[in-house]
Amino acid sequence: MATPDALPHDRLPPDLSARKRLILKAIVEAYIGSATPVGSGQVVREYVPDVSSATVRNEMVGLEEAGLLTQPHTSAGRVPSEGGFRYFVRQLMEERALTRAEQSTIRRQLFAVQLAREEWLDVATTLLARVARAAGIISAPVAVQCRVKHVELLAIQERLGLLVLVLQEGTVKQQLIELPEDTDQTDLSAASSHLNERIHGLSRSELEALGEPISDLEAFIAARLVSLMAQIDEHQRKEFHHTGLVELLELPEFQHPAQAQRIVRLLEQPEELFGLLETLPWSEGMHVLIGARGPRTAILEDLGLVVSYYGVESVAGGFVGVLGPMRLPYAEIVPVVRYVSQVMTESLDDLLSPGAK
Amino acid sequence: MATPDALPHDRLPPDLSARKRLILKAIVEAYIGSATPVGSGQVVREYVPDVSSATVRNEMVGLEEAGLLTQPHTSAGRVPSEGGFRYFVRQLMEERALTRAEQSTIRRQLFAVQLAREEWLDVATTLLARVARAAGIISAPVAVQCRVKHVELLAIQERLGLLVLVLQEGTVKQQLIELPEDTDQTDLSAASSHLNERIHGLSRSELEALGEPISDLEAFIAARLVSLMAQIDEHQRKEFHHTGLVELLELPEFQHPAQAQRIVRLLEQPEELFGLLETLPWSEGMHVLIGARGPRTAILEDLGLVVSYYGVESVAGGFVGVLGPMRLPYAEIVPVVRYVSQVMTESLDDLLSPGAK
DNA sequence: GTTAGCACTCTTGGGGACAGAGTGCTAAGG
DNA sequence: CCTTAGCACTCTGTCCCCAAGAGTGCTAAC
Repeated sequence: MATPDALPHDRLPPDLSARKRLILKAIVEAYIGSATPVGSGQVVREYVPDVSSATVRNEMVGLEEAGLLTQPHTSAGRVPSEGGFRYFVRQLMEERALTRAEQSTIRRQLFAVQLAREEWLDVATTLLARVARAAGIISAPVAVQCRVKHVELLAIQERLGLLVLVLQEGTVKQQLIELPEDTDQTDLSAASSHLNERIHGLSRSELEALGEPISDLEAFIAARLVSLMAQIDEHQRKEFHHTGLVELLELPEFQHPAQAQRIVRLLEQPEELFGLLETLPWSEGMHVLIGARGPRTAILEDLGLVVSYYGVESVAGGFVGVLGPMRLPYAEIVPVVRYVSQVMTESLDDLLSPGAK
Repeated sequence: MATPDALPHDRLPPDLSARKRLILKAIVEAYIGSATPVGSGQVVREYVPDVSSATVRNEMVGLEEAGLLTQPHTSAGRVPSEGGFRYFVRQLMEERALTRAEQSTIRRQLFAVQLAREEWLDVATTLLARVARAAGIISAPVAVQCRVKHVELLAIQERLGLLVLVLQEGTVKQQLIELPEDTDQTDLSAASSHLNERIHGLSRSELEALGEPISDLEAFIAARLVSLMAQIDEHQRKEFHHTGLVELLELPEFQHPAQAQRIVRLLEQPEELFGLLETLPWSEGMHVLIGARGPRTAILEDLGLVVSYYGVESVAGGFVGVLGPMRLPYAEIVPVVRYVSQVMTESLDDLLSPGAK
């Protein structure tokens, strides 16, 4: 279900006559295609041939009063306002259903079993960027509570070891650690195999509370594990991928350097975006955010964002979607984001499910 | 040693009088600072107060004839040409030596032992971007011949396993694999521990040529390992990080959208850059490439690139450096790139050295 | 060889004219 | 009462001109 905005007390969408709706839809679609103000003439020519341009103009006055259209200046065509886009997404847009072929392409790409996690994320953003002529964005699946699956210890040099930690969501992380003196591979193997028996499935806090570790070495390793898990937490929470920046910068709305800088900053330094995404209610699944609306969405001024949560709430998940100019082809994008997030959820589910062993 | 360009038969730098050199140096430095054409008045005021502007103008005519300066139009100041920058880097620039404090900061950051490889790379680019007011770039350390250090196998679900491969350079890579029927963790553990004994230190081709594997499962796993190593090869060869794009886009030379797009494409789709870097003779260490010069460097038109190889040639290494407008602060950058690459080499060396097991 | 002086060139920014696009209004028509 | 043809109006974008400013190249004097 697409909820156009997350803020409470959305002004109720004004009631519009069928013809006003038709004209608004035409203007939004034309503008999405061209990024150019749409005049009454164009609407008649391309969308509503059975009325005159004067009639369209009269209707447009009404739409402008309702706050759905704007005029850049007295004598340019109309441009949909933020409100106009929101109305379009909520009431007018006809989502283009994915064909079987498209579904199976997406499914095949995301289920390719040999993908490393990072590539999996990039496949998703690339898919999205392609349909959206905008940037595909994704955050890494963050486990709410990450749990140990397996630990491995390797001696690399005297006093230098490599700690490899596999988490249940499939994340693997390695870290070099300094070892106590006189530790060799045999000690490490013994310690890790003994530890593995006891820590399988534990979360970080459970690991911290772990009772009687047998040897000093094991205690030492457990401590390093805790810190590594904290680090993974920290790192994953920040992991973010995007694709399609180059294509984005070719769009007319980003020809002005200030706008280009703004979107590049948003993608390359995504902390602000994260701040916004974290406030969205996950339960609703899809979100379509259009333009700035209140201080939190200020960063989205003139931009459009279609995102969905993927994964299993309160277990592990992240966000996937599209960021671009306000005039995104929402009717194309919304179904794709929805489907991609759904397939990613399935895929993640498979990995996390207690299934067999 | 900074070799300004890799192409053979560099035109010999013209012999210049001491005063011409002084004036050229002044113009290049002023231009690096301001991105604005430098007039004779400014040179006198800020750099060579003991001659008149007319004298400077006379000298500038000579420098222009030598191909070291350009005039954007009859009545603007002079701008260094590509050749002027190259001459500056090779003959005039005084490298700013790093202070002890700077050295130890760099060293500390790059030697922080708990860094994952990816973070290690990002630390380097961030360091460089900061001094260079340009983009820090780096390619992942690619092992010429990557060798197995350790293999781990985990049962995730029925028929689904996780293969974790640790390479000698410290790379860790995981892959989901489909398992033959009726394989459980016990089988996997047995197979991996047996395999580990036999494949430690082997390269991909040696692994392929591996003789008599005992069980079918082991043969199957070995095959997956070979394909995973091929994939790592492929992936690492393409891994590329950069930092500082936002700051780059604020510079005056990238205010024109076409220029901005060009540099973004270069950084976000670095295949072309890789193509260029691969042709550089590694043995020379540092390279300073300025502007387009022949078809291969066409992508560098109006740009400056300072790169160094890091790592151990014919074992494992990559490139690290700075990409930005032609007017880079070379005197600052060159020593930093050199030092960073040196420290990274040391760090990689530590990891690869047979040291003490 | 150096420099003061000066005419010259070229860019930049402001102001006015003009064509083009699209509107808003009015009045006529269904 | 809704629709539409007609038309005046407004605003943008472009071109051109002009003046100011910056920096040069040249010449002649030191």
